[in-house]
Formats: sequence, C-alpha cells, structure tokens
Amino acid sequence: MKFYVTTPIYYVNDRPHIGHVYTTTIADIAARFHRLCGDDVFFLTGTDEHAAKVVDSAAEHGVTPQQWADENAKAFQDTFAKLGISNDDFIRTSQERHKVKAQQYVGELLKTGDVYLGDYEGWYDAGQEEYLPENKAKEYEFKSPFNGKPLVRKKEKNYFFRLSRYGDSLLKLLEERPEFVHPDVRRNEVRNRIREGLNDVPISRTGGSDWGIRIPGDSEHTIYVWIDALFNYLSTVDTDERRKFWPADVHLIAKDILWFHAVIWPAMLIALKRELPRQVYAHSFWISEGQKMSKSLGNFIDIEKIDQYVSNFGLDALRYFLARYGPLGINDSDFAEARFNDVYNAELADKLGNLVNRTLTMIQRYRNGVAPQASDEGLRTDAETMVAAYRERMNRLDFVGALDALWGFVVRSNQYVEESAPWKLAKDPAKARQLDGVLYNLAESVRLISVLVTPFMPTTSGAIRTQLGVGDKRGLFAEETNWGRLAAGTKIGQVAPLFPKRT
RNA sequence: GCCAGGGUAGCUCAGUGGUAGAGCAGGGGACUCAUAAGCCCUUGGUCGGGAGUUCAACUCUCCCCCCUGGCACCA
Repeated sequence: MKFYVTTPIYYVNDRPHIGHVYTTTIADIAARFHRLCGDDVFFLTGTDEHAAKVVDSAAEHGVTPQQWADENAKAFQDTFAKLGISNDDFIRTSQERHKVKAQQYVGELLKTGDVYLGDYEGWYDAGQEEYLPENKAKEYEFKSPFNGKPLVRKKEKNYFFRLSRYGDSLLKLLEERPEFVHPDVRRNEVRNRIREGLNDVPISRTGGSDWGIRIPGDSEHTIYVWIDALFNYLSTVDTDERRKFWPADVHLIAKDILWFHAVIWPAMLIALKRELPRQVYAHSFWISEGQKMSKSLGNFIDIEKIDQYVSNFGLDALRYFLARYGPLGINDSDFAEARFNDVYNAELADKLGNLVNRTLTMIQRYRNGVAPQASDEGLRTDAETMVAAYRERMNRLDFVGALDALWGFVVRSNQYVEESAPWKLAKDPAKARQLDGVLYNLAESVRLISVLVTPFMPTTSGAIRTQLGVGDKRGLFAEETNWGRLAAGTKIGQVAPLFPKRT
C-alpha cells in the first residue's frame, strides 16, 4: 500500500507558528503510522512563495524576492527539522521543478478550454493597486480602507478557470464519496455553497513583476498564487519515480482554506483528467489561553514559545498534547500552559511514565532485571481489543480516538498491577510462577505500548524500548502487535523516569 | 446581512422523545512496586433564555441572546 499525505504549503511571508506546527505534526503522525504499517509513504510539505506581498516585503528589506523567499522558507525548514518532522520532500513553488509543471497544467487547461481569457471587473483601490472582493468593498462603503478615496469600478483582461462547468461533478463527488471532505460539517458547508452556484474564477494577475509563473503564451499574465500553490500537490509527484503516489490519500488543511481544496482543486483535477485525492481533511484552529490568536493581541504561539515548551517538557510531550487535545474536529482547541502542564503530569508522567517505571523496577527488584516466563493470558484480551480499536482509528486519522484507546489500556495495565499486587506475590515463594506471569504480562504490555506510541512520540518509544531491553528497532505493526512477542530472558536496561514530573 | 455549526457539572467534551454521562480538577479511603505516582469510592448540572407540540423534551417546532466558520481571488 502507498500512502501520500500533504500539508498546505505555507505562505512564505508568515513566520512559523503553532498552526503550521500542528498541521505538519498531524501529517507527521499519519506518515509515521503508515510507515510502521509497512506502507510506501510520501509525506509532503513546503512553502508557497509567489505572492505579490512577497515582492513588497522583499523590497522593504532591500533584497530580491528570491532571497527573501529563500530566507523565510529556511525558517520553515529549520522549524520542521528541529521538531523532527519526517517529511520526504519540501516543495517550494519558486523551484524550477514546480514552475515547469504548473505551467504545463495551465497549458493543458488552455487547450481544453477550461482556462480562457476573459474580462475581470471589480472594485479597484487605485492607491493600493489592488482589487477588493465585493463583500470587502461593501464593508468599506466602497472607499479605500487606506486613504478613504472612492473605489473605482475597473475592468481588465484576466484568465479564468471554468469552475462553473464543474458544479454537478463536484456535487456528485460529495454524494458518492462522502469521505472526500472531512469532517461532515465541512462537507455540508461546501455542498451548500456549491448549490448556491459557481462562478468562473480568475487565475491570473498582471502585476508587472516577474515574480511568479507565466501563463503559457502570454508574457503579461502570471498564474494567481493560490492556483499556483494548489498545483504543488501534483507537481511534486508528477515524475516517473513518484507517479505511483498519486492521488494523495489525504490533504491535511485548516478550515480556512477549505474552499480551495474541496472545490477549486478537485474541479481543476477533473479538468486535467487526473485522479482525485481521496480526502481533504479540514481541522480547526488553536486559540491561545482562551483567546483567539491575533497580531494586535500579540498572543501567537510562535516558534519561540514552541521552543520553550520543547525545552521545558520535551518534544514528545508537545506532540502528544497537539495530537490528544488539538482541533482535529470541528471545535477549536485552547493552547493553555496550565492545561499543558496538567496533561503532562497526569497522562504522561503519572499514567504512562509511572507504569513503565513501576513495571521495570519490579522486574529489577523481584527478578534481577530479567523478563520472566509468561504463565497466563492476563492482559491479552484487553490488549487485542485495544489494538483493533487503535488501528481502526489511526486509519481514519482519528488520533484522539486512537490515543483514547491506547491510554485506556495504560489505565487498564495500572489496574492490573493493583489487582495482582506483585509485592504480595513476591513475599510468598510458592507464588513465584504466578509472579512471573504478572511481571511478564506487564513487560509485554509496556512493549506493546512502546510500539503504538511510535507515531506520536518516536523518541519516547525508543526510550521505553531501550529501558525494556528490546532495542529501538522495531518490526511492522502487524507483527509487533502480536501478544507474547517479548522473549522471556530479555535483560532490561537502565531504568529512569520517562517524563519527570513538573510542579 | 446571508449560509452553516455550537452553547450540557469548575474545565474539556459525549449524549438522546421517557427518571442527565465521561475525563480532568475537588473530596474521602485502602495499599506501597512506582515519578507523594497508581487503585477504589465520591460531591458537583433548573442541559444559553422564552414560548409551543406531546402523556412525556436536554432531545421536536418557533422566537431571542452569545460564540465559531464560510460568504470566492485575503494564501
């Protein structure tokens, strides 16, 4: 099986923040899960660079657009590298490999008549040299929000994509493949808007700058940045070696860019006669300490803030928090320090960390650090039930649900310790075999957890395995989740708390 | 303004025409392998407000209030 997952390509004028980190981490978890399952995975992220504002920002900083883009793209690359993101490629829309393909796609659409030269008419702000969308123009009472001068009605030549042609196809798509847009609420949003009718969309600009991709055969027009950006998902894998990955299994996005991904993008792909992605998954937003993040409040969880969390709690704790309490569904999530701290202590230190610690300490104390022989089926049924739920949920990208199942098993294992009270068994030589069984079951439980935690907390997984003495290397999901894989006689390693408690 | 989604215990959320649920936080208990962790028990709610339909509504209908997303070229 192949698995192709994408994040949006990030706008190169932005500085990386929790939103970018979240989407990318979610994609990373999906990618790592599928690698664990033995799938042929391609995980793509990158930067979107051809906006007019990039030209402006570059000018303000006295550098060329390319230099500016290079510098800022590097900020994203560095951030993702620092966060251990396992992307297989990083596409930048200013790269030749992308530009050539994007131009080719628009060329194809020109041939089929899906892209045509038409007239664009709209409210133009002469001072800013830009058009305002109808609703914005209205909001500003048809005056420039910058200098108060009246907006003028202006018309110019523009290339359009014939989106209006694809309304029925899109509705049919949503009907036949309801999973195409996820969650359901988003699909309904999209469907209702499509029913309201689709207009053709302008896909070119005549900025005069040469920062951008030319419309084939017309040196006046460049491809509008959003259209250019969408093509990245295809352009990157549109090579002989990578074509096998298309179509994308899932485009992970935030809800604000749903329209482009669930309507314009599939319509263009239909026009290009390409296979459609299997799913567009739109998550919601993070808010910060109960408040919406905004420039005016200056409360962005920015990269400096993220670094602080990583150095205080560790990268895996951040990944766990993002996955477990992130806005994967329709509600926004609150990134609050007190909450993070509680979750760290309760779920990572007290539940998981302590289970590993008490298990290994008991083996050390009662069995000289050697995993004993199994003697009963103790936690097996619980484990198997959990693994089935975990796998099913992971396959649906329901990471919250998967972690629920996994942590339910952690709790179950802790209960098992209390029920079997190894410290009592240890006092009675006649119960040695029973104690062996209990300790084996706990060790096996810890081993199983080390495997299932891999996509979320790769470093922790390795740390557990090293302490348990089975080594960081692990096999595929199917074999590693077989109960009883731990060999009796395994010598456990040095034991230390995985998540030191914070106060 | 229009189109959606949501307002349920201190917090995060699940739920559905028939006597309100979970996790966390709070309170109590027995234990001791463990990171004063874990385990067991437990206090909390007029289910946003109002009216209506019904034998019966948190659950259906209508009105109002508040929050969130989208309203197409702002990536």
